[in-house]
Amino acid sequence: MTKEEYLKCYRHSLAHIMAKAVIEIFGKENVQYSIGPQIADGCYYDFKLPRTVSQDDFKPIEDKMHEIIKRREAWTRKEVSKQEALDIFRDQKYKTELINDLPEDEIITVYYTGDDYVDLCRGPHVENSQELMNAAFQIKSVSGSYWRGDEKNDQLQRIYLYAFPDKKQLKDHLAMVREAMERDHKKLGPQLDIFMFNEAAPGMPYFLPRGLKMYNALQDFWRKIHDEFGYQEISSPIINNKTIWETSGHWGHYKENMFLIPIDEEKDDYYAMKPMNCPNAIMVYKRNNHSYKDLPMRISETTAVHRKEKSGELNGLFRVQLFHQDDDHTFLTEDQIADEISDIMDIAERIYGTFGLTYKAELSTRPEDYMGDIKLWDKAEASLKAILDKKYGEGNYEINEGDGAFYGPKIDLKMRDCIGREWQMGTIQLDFQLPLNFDLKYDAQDGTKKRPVMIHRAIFGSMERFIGILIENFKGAFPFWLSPVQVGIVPIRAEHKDYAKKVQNMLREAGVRTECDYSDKNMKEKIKAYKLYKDPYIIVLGDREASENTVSINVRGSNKQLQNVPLDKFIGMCTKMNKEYLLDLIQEI
RNA sequence: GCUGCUAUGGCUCAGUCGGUAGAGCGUCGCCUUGGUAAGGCGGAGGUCACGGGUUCAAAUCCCGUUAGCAGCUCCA
Repeated sequence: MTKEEYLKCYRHSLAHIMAKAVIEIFGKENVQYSIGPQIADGCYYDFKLPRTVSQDDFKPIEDKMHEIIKRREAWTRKEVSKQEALDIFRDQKYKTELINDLPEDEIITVYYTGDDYVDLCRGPHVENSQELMNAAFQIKSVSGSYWRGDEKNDQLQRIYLYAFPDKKQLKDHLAMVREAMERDHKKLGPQLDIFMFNEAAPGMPYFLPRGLKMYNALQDFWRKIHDEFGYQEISSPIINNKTIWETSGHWGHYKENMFLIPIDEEKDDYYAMKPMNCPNAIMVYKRNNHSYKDLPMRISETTAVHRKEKSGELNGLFRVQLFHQDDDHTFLTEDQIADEISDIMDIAERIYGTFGLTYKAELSTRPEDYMGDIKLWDKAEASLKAILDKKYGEGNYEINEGDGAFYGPKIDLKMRDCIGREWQMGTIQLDFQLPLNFDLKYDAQDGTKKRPVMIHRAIFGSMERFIGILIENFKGAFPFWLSPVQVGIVPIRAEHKDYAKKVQNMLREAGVRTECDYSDKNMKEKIKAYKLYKDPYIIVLGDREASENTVSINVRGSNKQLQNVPLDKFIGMCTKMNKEYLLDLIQEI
């Protein structure tokens, strides 16, 4: 057994111990236990219980688990027939349901922990509870979950357990969790005056002056790269009439998620806030005829989209009702798919690389309810595979069979941040369906009319979500080029205002974002305020600097001060970081 | 939408057994004229999220609504 397999086995076994503890505490007749898998940082178990479990229950459950482990009970694996299994679990609703779903002739395995607890399970498990003596665990939380993940089914109580092979690893993990909490963009964002929310528009972020500076810097960077790759940006209406949504299929399949605007309800006349940009990109494509020579035609836009979400689904900038995708719809011929996607991967690599984020690609293939010609699907999937094979080597990327959109296969780009968390950001989707719905055409070389293919793609995913991730990844201490305010200027005394004004103007001319505190507060207070904002550089200007035309720089993240730096040299440092999108602050002259 | 939890000055949080509110930070004023993360003194600022109910009396107890948080489900 590898180390990883052993860890899984540990955690899975602890899930059984937890179930046994819960049963002993609540009484066997009062507990319906369903499933208890191991997960990334431990395990959980779902129960139907006579009352709600609260934090006060955590300690007794943990104590009971320790007590059970100390009994050093043997674990025995038994193979039983389906009928025997049904008999063993005759009082257990969820187990019975699971067993009934198995084929008639299936050999079913059950595991006994001692002789009073049995669970339906494939295993493997420890052979004796004493193997778990050193395991470190702690109940993480309890929350609702649905039986078999379906919201129409019973709601169960899921008890999460952190579980690690020893105390040190548990402690390290808890420290990591604390670290992640400190990085929470929902806390840091408002603290740094980046964004806010208000009940007046739930799930719709207000970007504050500082936040919008960063937003614009991000968008400028994105535009520069996309311009290089031949993208053309448009801006289209954010509300459209019902007709276009009927043609696109959204009225039928996505209405629940759209904010509707009734114009004349009696005449069934509606507009809707757009949840996606595709139909409007198509309107632009259809404005005139296209030759094969025009393709690929890349129509991008980052205007606002609105999606109505169920109330509990909102989550800071990660899940909002108003957002801006860095969207593009590319119209192209089938022959162009491979090259185009390869280009998109290059763009993604450049963009993610600029933030120091690594990423991996995952391929999602034809789902059961696919639409269109299966040959086209095969071809599309083959070309996506070929691209990924070439880029990462065969077998070096994940394939999610049947996970594609109904209109085409897709590649998802997942990033990993600096504390190891994974985020799904970019997506590249091939679409054969919308060109059909909207009857798109181009003039082929042989003079016939042919149907183009569409690629939907986004690199950031949404500007809002990406900014949320950046806040957490950098803990609010952004690279210079991305910082809302790049230089905080602190004149020491009132008579230094003129020099400060001059410095601020020169920096502004050079495209550097500054703020200057001209009030007659103590300089220490001014420095403190800018440090709390995590401005990359704070420059202090007094007699010495004014007379010598220099600045003294306080560099973020260090106590180092760069004294008496010639002003033009400082401006040079700033423009270099802006121009080259440097990840790290220049710390030396 | 579901389960559980939460809502008190701009921010972070006290507020016991029901008896109509406190602190620190910030802000404002005055003093301090500063050399790299909190100088001193004083003032202002709250229908305790909103709407009902119980009670002689509600920030406090109950119900509802709204918003948020941890998950589930769904998703960029």
